[in-house]
Amino acid sequence: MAERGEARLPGVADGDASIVFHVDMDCFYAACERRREPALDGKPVVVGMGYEDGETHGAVATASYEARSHGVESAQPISTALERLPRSVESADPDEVVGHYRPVDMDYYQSVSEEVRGILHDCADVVREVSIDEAALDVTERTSWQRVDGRALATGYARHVKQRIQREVGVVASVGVAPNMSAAKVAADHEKPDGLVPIPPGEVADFLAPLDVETVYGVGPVTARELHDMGIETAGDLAATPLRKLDAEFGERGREIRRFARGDDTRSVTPVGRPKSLSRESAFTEATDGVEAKRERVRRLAAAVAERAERENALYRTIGIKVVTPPFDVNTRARSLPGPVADADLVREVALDLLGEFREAEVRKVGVRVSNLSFESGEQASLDGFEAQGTDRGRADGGVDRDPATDPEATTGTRARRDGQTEFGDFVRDE
DNA sequence: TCTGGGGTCCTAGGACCC
DNA sequence: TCTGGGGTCCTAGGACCC
Repeated sequence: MAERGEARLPGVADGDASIVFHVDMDCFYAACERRREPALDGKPVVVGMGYEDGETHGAVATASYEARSHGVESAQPISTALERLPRSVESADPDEVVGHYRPVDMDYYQSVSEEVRGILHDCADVVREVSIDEAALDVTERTSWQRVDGRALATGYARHVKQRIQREVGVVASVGVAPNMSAAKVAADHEKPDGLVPIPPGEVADFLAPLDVETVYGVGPVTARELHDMGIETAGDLAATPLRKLDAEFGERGREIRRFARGDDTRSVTPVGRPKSLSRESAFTEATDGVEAKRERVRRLAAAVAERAERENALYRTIGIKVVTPPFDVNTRARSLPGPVADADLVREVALDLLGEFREAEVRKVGVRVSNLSFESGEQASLDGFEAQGTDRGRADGGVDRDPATDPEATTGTRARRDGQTEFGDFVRDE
């Protein structure tokens, strides 16, 4: 370690700038399918769900570049994909270009991801796993911005990481190298697939300047449109926009995207912690107002969420639902409990109760979510111990056994119990 | 883009507390 | 009772990311 410190040559230009790699696996799901089925190499591969056995809805999760050249895109309805790229088995003409459609197999992709993860942790001191196919690495202590023959050592180190992933796991990654996370992310996206793009410190703003403003991390479709309306087209435009102008429109977020556009991002690479919420959602084939259809779907999702929470050893204190009504209005409702629980029946009953408000509504999609999570390493015994502290009976009565359709008092009851719990019961009367 | 599923963070208002 | 000010928790919605 001491050697590394010396190797970084304090005093050399840029020597104190951080070095962040953003590693982004190319078409990851498709790459995984190819890994276990090499015959798919070079062919159009589409990974998605919903195209099998009578299912008509669903979306493309990942399309290989060959498939993309036929107009297949991720998040596209599977029906559109099938129109543009017929499925291999359905094609009579052997010369016709056909797509190879595979169902999503998350367990397998997860296992491949873990192999990659092993390499990343091997190569970096801090790894932030952004998703199953992306990660940010802080390699400041492992390499240097110093140039040899005009090339930063960090770039060579990134190439090493890339090659290890390809050789040892058999999937291809694009890597961005930059002094901070947001710039490294942009760099990784800049030359996909199989890219390796370094942006040395001091050059970030110039690199970003000509790029479309939506390239800037944190600028989504909504903000991009507003920026365009203000005449801001590129990252350079955004970087040069007076703060006041952005402040009025976007507040603190405006300041942040402006900093990113300037290459100014002081966030440090930190590992992701425990999840903050767990949810499951599901869309109806077409919007429905069927009461039982909605309730049945919510029951299913509630069970799935509760099971997942149990698997992850998570307790939750808040249970909520999401109801999407046409055209695409997202409604959320949630109720907090006096204390953390792990109780599938309670998730179901609270979710159904919250759903009551949307009894009449036309609904295209519903979701169930638990949040306010806590993770107890303790056994069931400690849970029992908690409940023995005096809230269990009241909660069970209010939440589980009542007719869910007629229990508007549940929230009030919860609050009252919380007050009781805090021992301020007589305070209330003090006035 | 007629819109699948799983997340995070931020904001804003209301209730309640001191 | 109309009035101050600070703080927390909760719910709901919005934007963004993968």
